[in-house]
Amino acid sequence: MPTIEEVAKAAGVSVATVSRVLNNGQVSPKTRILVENAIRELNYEPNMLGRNLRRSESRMILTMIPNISNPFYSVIVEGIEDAARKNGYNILLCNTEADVEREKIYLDLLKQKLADGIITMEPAIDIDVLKEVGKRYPVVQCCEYSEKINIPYIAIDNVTAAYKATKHLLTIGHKKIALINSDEKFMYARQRKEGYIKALQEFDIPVNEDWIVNAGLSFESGQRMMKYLLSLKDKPSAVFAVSDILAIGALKTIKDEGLKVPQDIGVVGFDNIQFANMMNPTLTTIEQPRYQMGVEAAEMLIKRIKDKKQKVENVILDHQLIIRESTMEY
Amino acid sequence: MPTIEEVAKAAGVSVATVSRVLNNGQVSPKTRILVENAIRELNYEPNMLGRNLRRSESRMILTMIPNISNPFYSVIVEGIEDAARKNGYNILLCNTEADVEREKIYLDLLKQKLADGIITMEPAIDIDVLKEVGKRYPVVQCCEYSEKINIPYIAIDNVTAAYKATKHLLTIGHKKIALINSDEKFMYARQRKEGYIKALQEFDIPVNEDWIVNAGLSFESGQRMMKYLLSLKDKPSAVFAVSDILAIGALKTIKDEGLKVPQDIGVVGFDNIQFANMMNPTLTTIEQPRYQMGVEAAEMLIKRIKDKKQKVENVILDHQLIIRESTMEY
DNA sequence: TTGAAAGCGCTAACAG
DNA sequence: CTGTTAGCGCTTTCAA
Repeated sequence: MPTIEEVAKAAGVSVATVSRVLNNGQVSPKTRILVENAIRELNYEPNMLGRNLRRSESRMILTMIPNISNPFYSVIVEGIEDAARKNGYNILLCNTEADVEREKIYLDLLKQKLADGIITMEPAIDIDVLKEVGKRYPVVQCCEYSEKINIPYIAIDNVTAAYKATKHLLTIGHKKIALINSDEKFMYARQRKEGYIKALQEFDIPVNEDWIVNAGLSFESGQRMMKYLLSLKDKPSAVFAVSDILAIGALKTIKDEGLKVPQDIGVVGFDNIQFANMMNPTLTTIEQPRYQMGVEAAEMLIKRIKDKKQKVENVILDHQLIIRESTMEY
Repeated sequence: MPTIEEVAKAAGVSVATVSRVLNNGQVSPKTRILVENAIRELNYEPNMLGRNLRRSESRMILTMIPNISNPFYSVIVEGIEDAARKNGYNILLCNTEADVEREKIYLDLLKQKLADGIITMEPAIDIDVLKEVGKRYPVVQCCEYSEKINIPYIAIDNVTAAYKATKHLLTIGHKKIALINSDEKFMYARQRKEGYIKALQEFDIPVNEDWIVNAGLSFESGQRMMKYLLSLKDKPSAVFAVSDILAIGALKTIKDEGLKVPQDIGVVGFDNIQFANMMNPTLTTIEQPRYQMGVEAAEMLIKRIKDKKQKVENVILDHQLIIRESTMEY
């Protein structure tokens, strides 16, 4: 691999001039052509290791994904990657498995200068630690966020989204609606519960605590919670699950117990993952603009990397209720 | 951020000694403690930009994933990441979307020294180009591969796997078995077709070309192909699809047309993605040891990075037929 | 418009 | 066992 010096020699100029050509600096047209020819002939590509050290940047964005196998996140990552790449950044993939220790190791990459900033999706780490990291390095929260730590976020209005989902069930006649929520340590879980309650209240339906359950994030959790709900004496006639995966678990249990969706039980999910539309019946859900969220997160982070003193401005993107077979009027 | 020099000063030693401590070189216990204390007090972390330039390595593995939203790949990537991280490498995520231009940009990262090697999953690029890349840089093929280019690969025995899947259908009594294959430009597609034919021949069943269709890789392709198969005068009684996503598409069409699985039509997929077990009915499929494939690919690549003259040795991992509801005896 | 030269932070050869 | 020093490839003053 040729270095900048060899290019300079071949073109009969100094390395400074080659560098200027590389970075669109002030160079006379004639010299520029000379240098460009040399670059082409030697098939030269700048060594980023040298550039990065000199500039003291890595042009890497650390993307902390709780679980890369969760199809909810993959589309966000696509958006992040496309936006990053467009701005000359690469993505460092960090699958956290919601493990605090792993996250800590990843955060060290910032100190080691291997990443210029981070996008978090669902930090497992202590919120105060994250706050400290946010003071020293560019950080953006994507989807799940905390408002108290002065780190900008991209999200949707979870309260309204959950409100719409629940209201949809109410509108088609359901009065007994269960909520399969995830852990309420998550902001989004608290917000979605709030929206759910808001809708019930609007329809003068009392909240039945038996019908509000907290699950993990897995398919199996969804199954388990649904099994519990169906074991109740007073069974719900519909379920709103805060993720499609949970809803798909619920769907499976309902069918396994010989009941029919939507005739016996209506089901609404959340996220609109690809599989929501592959199920039988297809799943009514809330569409989150995941690709766009990724794009905005990356762009916001890059802005912050370039100008550390950027003011924190959060972004709330639109969501959408998508009605499918699992809540066809009954 | 303190540099190695500041640590040296604080510890009262030279930078070389600090470097030795950092890299487990020869240092007297006393000095080592001195240095370690200084490191701790200053909260020092080595700047990898400096180290990487000096060593002329990036400790990054470029992972070219055709489609990050395809759950088949995500588990492989988990394996790659874990194994890489264990060896001090990070993963550069590159979503190719099966786009040749994107792949080319990613390959440039090697020249730019931003990655030390590549793992390809399903290269869209011209095989000769890949061969050239393989001559100059460490490359490992994972899953889909070409044998002619002298680049090592990790894969399963696709012929035998497809043979087993088909034989299973034959064993439970099916005689009219369709094959929903993907594009035969892929080695694995040709191999799986071979296994399918081999099983039929073993049971003295003639191959019916009408029942062999080539689809894309999407759910929609699966639906479309199944629709075609059901439109035939002489319909198959079972389908072997070369991916779970295709099989899930087929499942959906079959149900939409009012038929039942497995009673009317048996379905076998391939890959054992998480969702195969969430469907209704659950999907019989071939399990590929995806995590392990990722681990082996990463380890093999790292070996090649460390010793460029490593001899090419391919790895074939075990697969397994997993029988579920979609082929319960009928 | 161009070149000379310093230096980013680190490692490793060499000398002691 | 430890220190001195060159230099990885690049960018960026500064001076011409």
